[in-house]
Amino acid sequence: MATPAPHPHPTRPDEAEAPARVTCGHHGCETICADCAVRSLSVCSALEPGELAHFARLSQSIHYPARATLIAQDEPAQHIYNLTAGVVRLYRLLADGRRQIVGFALPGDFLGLAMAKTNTFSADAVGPVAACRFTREGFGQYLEEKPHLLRRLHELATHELTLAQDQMVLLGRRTAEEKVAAFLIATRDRWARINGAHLHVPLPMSRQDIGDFLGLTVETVSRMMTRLARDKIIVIVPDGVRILDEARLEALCAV
Amino acid sequence: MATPAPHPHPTRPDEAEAPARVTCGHHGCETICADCAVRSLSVCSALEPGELAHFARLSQSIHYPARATLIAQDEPAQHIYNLTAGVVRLYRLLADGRRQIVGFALPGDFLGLAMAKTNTFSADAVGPVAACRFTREGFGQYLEEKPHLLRRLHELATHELTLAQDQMVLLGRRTAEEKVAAFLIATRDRWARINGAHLHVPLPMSRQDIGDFLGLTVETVSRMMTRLARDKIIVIVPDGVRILDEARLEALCAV
DNA sequence: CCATGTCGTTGATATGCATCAATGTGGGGC
DNA sequence: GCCCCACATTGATGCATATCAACGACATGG
Repeated sequence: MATPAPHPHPTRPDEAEAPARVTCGHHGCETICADCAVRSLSVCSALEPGELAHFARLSQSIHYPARATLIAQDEPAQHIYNLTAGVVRLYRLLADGRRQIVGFALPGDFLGLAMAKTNTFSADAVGPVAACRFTREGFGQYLEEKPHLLRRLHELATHELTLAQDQMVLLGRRTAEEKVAAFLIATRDRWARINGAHLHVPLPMSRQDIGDFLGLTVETVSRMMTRLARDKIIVIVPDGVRILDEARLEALCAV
Repeated sequence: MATPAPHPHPTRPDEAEAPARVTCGHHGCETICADCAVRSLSVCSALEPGELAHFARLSQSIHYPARATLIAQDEPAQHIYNLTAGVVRLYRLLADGRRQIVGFALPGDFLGLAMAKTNTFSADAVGPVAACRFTREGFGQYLEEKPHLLRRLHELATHELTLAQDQMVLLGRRTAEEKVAAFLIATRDRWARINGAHLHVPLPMSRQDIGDFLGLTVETVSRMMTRLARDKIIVIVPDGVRILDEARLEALCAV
């Protein structure tokens, strides 16, 4: 291996971080939570309506353009995020530029579960993204007084841990075709929680991103996708795939 | 791939679970925590001496022989464990027998962080093992009244999550040699927290286990070990390795 | 004491995926 | 409307690791 770096380390976050558009400041936006589409899926579901107002006042609703950096590995963790729209890729880089994407965050997902002082991964926007942003201290202080919020956070963390174990099985013990099939099924299921069940699976991330998530090269991802399409299991459509034969796709996952 | 099953699914846990030797029941063993070698490393470090007595009364000190099953995947989670001696392998099996070890638990490690009703992995003893065992309800009830214990649990869970991400990078983006080198360094560091720093790295698990952890075959693990030994970076000793050249071994990890 | 089984190592060969290279394709800017 | 560039696809080839096979070391039990 020792690939010629396809993923150069990004510039320092203060430069790389695109100008974020803040649509709503610390005050006067509490009501926005009331019609938040992902509230029931996110941390916020642990809070009473009364608490939610106070909680919302701790956050900023903020928008990022595609490719913006939300979190930079090894930098001090200043903010934590509750994603409300768009997709974020979480990844680690090796010194020589090899990249492993450790997860894709979808609307409702929480970034910064660890509440650690230093980020253990980088995160940037796949497309335009909206989020509720908290300062780490602000959130941390609120957390002190709300054990049920901590419980919810722990619930999310252990769920992440289970997903991480799934991913270890995938990376260590599955073939390329199984990896791609499992990725499509898992992605379908994650979107289903947000948008309801559909045969159309949105894939806003690039083939390179998918490869770096599955431990494959772009070419192999592409080949496996075309193979699935040739076998009439999926159709490749703009920005995603449509599943034609759920049963066969699930069978390929080799659970 | 589609390997002929090297890891047949184990028999039902009630059969497979070896007769556990309970050295101390629910009462009269509180003082044992006082001289527990791993207390400072484990969950228990979150508890005051006064609390510890009550906490200890919830647990049994229990011993398992090699190969005993502590946790069976997809079965109801009855117990959680605080490992005090020995090594436990945590793993998932695919239907065709492929196995991925998702972690090795060392003394001081906690099994059952998720507090979930159903186990998401299996766990069995690599060699003889000792643990403090709690019922899930008992521990869960105690947890209700002790937010700082929950905080500690969350801390451990997010630490596990970071380790899981490390492992994803390893499985997805490292070569066989880098995998083995990184495994040896990581294992050395984990033992160092328990026993202090040594150049001798105990490896009680088999080559097969190491392979199933690193996403490699036994043969490849063996070959990489001999290569490291040939290059005078390590010496293979009974039940482990001795590191001769820490600098070169660390360099091979390709952080 | 030897028979037996498990584990680790080593060698020969096969293969799945990476690598290298070329071509197609769609979107954004001017 | 057209150029440009990033992205996706496809094909040819190579290599890292899996697979298949054999053997030695060691422990266990009759």
